[in-house]
Amino acid sequence: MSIQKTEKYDLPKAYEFSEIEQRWYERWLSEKSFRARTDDGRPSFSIVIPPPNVTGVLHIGHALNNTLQDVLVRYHRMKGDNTLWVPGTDHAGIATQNVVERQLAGEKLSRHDLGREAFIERVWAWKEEKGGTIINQLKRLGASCDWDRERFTMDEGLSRAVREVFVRLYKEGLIYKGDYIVNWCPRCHTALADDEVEHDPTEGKLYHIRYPYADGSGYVVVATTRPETMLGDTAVAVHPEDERYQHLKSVGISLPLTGRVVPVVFDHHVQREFGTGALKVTPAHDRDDYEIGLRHDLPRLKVMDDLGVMNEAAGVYAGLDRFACRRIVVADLEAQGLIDKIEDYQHAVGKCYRCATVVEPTTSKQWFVSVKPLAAKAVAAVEEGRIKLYPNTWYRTFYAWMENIRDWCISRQIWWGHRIPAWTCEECRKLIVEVEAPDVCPDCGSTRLNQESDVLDTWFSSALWPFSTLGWPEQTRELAVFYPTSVLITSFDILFFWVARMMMMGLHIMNEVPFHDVYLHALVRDKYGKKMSKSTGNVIDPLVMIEQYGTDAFRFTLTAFAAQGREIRMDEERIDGYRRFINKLWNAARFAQMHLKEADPGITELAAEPKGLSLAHRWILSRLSTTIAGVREALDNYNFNDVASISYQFVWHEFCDWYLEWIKSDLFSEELTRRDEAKAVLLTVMEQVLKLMHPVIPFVTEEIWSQLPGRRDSIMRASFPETVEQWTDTRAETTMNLLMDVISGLRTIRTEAEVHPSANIEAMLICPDEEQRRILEQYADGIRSMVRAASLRIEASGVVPDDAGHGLVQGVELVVPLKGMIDVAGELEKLAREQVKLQKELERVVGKLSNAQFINNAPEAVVAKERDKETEIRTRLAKTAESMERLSKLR
RNA sequence: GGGCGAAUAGCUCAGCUGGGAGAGCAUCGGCCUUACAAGCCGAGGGUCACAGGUUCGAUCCCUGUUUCGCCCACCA
Repeated sequence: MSIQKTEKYDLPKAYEFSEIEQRWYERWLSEKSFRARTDDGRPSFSIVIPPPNVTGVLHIGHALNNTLQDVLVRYHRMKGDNTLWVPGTDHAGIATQNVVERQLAGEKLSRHDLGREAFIERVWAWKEEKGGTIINQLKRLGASCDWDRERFTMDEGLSRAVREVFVRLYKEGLIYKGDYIVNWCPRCHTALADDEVEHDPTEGKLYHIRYPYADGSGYVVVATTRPETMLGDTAVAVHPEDERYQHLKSVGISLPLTGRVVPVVFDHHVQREFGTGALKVTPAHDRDDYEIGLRHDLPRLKVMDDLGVMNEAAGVYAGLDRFACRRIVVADLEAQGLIDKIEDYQHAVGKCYRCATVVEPTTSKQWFVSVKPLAAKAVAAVEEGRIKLYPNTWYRTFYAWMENIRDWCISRQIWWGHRIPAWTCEECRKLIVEVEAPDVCPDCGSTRLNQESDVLDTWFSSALWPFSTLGWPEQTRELAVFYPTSVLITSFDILFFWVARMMMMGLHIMNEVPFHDVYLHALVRDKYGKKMSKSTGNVIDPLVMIEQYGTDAFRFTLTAFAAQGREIRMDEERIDGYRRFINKLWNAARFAQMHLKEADPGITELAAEPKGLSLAHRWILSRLSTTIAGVREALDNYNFNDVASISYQFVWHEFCDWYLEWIKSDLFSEELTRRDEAKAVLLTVMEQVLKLMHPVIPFVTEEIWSQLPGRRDSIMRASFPETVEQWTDTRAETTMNLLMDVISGLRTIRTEAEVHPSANIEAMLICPDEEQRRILEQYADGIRSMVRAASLRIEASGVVPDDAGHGLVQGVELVVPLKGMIDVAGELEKLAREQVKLQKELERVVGKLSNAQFINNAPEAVVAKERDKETEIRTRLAKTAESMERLSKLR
């Protein structure tokens, strides 16, 4: 490869992405190209970003999520819609608090050393300093968010929205404070929602303990995995129809270690088959026991405090950590001979999704949202099609989940977050719930008011995101233009955490859906289908990929992988493959640029009405039109992978492989009109392709676009391609298909006979069909140059010489005389295989055609197709036999 | 236990409402042919998991089985 060649062109030989990406992104920013438009009369298109945690760093899931959003946003912006993409971050209560607490721990401090206010200041300081990481990383990805509208869930405006909603729901009776059993994380000091608890299968023990009857007449064996909770037992439960225990009706149980006497209750919840069929009941420390306790009016005895340490109610065990207590309780029971047996036991243990500490179910006062009435509105909106889910496999899951929904515990015992806007009057105990802090108690006038110390679940503010980011509760122009948003793009794992709650809040507060469509994309896994995790070491870091392969290649890969499935197996090799594609496009542009440099951009008008143009031009324009239609349809239906594959196929295998090769002779021609026509169509196709692909690969398309002839504004402001009716030309496509088949067929003959690629051949085409013959004659020069043929004879009939390479496409016989170059044995073998295949196929077709049922029931067109097939197979069989006969003579 | 999803070429995956199996990568052969060797031209490779059923016709619809994955609930 020579350096001299390169000098002829203005573009470097290989696409160098890093400088180009940086340069263009800065320019887009400085030109405010991402700014939302609110022109009257245009359709609007809006997306709110799923706000990443402010503590977050860009992982591959974000990369996928935001690439898909950017693809849609850029598409709609080019279509001329009023397009808005709102960026922002989530304050991520526990996660952020943990980060800062870790920082403090490094200074040997806890948050309690600082106190609440100082700690929160410290978190804000951290946010100002480090919180922007993921935003900058999104910029590397090319995200075209309207950055001037960046929001944070703890911003003043959004916090106001949170309080407004809280107060409204409270006053409507949809928020209440209640005693409830919650999942308590003793490390994070907070209650966790059910879906914040992860259940890992864990090896544990199942302890079978003897509970003596109060009258000393015997004992019943109960089984538990958490023996320390027995200190809080307030009953033993058995199934009402369990014959084994009918006699217990009048017997009390003397609880070991404490000597308390507890009753036996009869409850259908108890599984007779499990263990002994007797269940110890600890209403204060077990979800199911809590329910049993309610049904039988049992006392709730809390034996642990918020740190997981046994409290005074645990008597002599007070002050022990729950796990230490477990060991000692077991030892004590053993000493008294009350352990029946201890088994190894695998069970699911609930763990905190943030810190993996074993969760302790416990009772406490918490705030709740009554979600049933809200859920009903969401379900109705989905049922009525006001919100559509893509892929549609999610409907069932959605409905099932919404039916079983339980009240939402929204209070969290941490400091970082929206503090609950409720105050208790120290004098008269009145609970005051207001948007702004009250000065005095409205009932007694006392100024001794204490605000709730709990903050709200982070998802509470996220649920308001689609309207809080647009300025609610103010009635802003943004709300008027952009709410409801067009589509929400997110990962399916937060369908219920977040998506469903946005539906509820949007419908209830705004009286309108928050978005029309929900596109749920897959989870990205490694190439073996494993979850990516730091500990497994299989993480693919988007920023590393961007540096290695370029943002465009990376984005194209994510788009290509985004089929409507549930998982994506990311393989780095694919990224490299698409990097080559970007390079291919780049080189096609170099080639175009070499010819178009001096061209007047106005020449594209020649392509507007292609009737008079030569075949290849009409063909590529027709294919382009189909491609545009395909890409638009795919984009409109969120079939992102189709967007990628349709454009890939067109650019590489039609535009580059065939069109560019075919028009070289035109571009180098002495005839001015031939040259101009070629330039006109070449430029047209280049422009359309760049615009078509810009949403997916913004950088390379902008760079090439800027190099094309003429003074050019950013491609971002160019209009998205539309199909052009005049371009559709099925005749040109059929004709071109014939030529391509003939050319490929002749090339195959060359290759199989091992003719050197630079050697010329003589070729003959036997073509009985007059129309086809006319076409072949017309384009004989093109065929000759594409297959390196010194001569090309086209005949209506003829005899195939014995020592000729032979092929058959679309009824045309391809003949290449090859003296002594044919691998006779090899060819014969191949033909024999072919023959077997054809015969099998023929049998099938004939069988079908002789079936009266088929003839009568199948559509006309299908039957006709089968008939054609039969004729074709018979011809091919005959030609195969002829070829075999010919070759046999050469042996 | 309940629900959902997947099973198609060596690998990663497409295949819309049933009518002759596709792509990319990998493999094999040949080429520095004037945009691209990060390339070009060719080739091989699949009982569409298995068993039934519906149908003139099933990769596609139905039933069951197997394997894998996920979600929900957790029998203490």
